[in-house]
Amino acid sequence: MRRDIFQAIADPTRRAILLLIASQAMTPNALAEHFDTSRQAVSKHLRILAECQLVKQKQSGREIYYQLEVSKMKQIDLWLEQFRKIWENRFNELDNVLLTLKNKKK
Amino acid sequence: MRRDIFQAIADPTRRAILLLIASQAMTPNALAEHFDTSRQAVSKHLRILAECQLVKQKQSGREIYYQLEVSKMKQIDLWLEQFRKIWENRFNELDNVLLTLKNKKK
DNA sequence: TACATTTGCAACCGATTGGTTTCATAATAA
DNA sequence: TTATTATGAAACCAATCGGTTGCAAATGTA
Repeated sequence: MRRDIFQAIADPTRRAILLLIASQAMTPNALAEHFDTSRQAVSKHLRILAECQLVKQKQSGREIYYQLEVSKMKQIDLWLEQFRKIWENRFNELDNVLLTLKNKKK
Repeated sequence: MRRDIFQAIADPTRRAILLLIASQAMTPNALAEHFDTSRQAVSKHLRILAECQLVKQKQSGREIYYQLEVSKMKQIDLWLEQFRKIWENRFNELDNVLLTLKNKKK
């Protein structure tokens, strides 16, 4: 299976599921009502999301509530952070160039 | 084809490419040296990244330099922003509950 | 107990994915 | 000119994806 968060959020249905359960936990049945696909298809998506720990399950009788795992979502943010750092450095280098030019003027 | 950024960053090779060209533009040949796959495979990845405008090309003679399109990367950040807002609201609601409890004490 | 509900799993299927090899084109070098 | 280099496109292939249907297990209700 070998799934990771980036593969998990690649599918639009899974992104929609994450958004739905972000504000409150939901059951697979309740989630399936929001999509054109079958309940089983939604169940499969939930399995993938659970595999990479983007969601956690809470059993309540025969119902299972799926909830967003916020900490895992932040892992995507962490990946983006790499790029932010590079952009900042790029701007810093630009600053240095500008400073050098400024000093040469004197 | 119908590709979007989330599908684009789902592949680990493509994420590595983005990271490599984040600091400086690179040619397909130079990029391919960093991977175990063929140059053509890297070329295919670049095509996908270009299709969803995550990279832009700069021709220089017979070489083509691929460069990261920063603005497009921020679109991923924008998607994450939705979740940040929901989390903030959740905390605000918790604040309200705590405030209500506090006021009831008086 | 008998029945309905909620859920996950397995088997299957067509479409897509990421890789390969081969070929064509354009720019540079000899 | 001729050869070399850099690149993209096309054809093909095994593996994976996202969907379906059917079934089994567990819980709740009559």
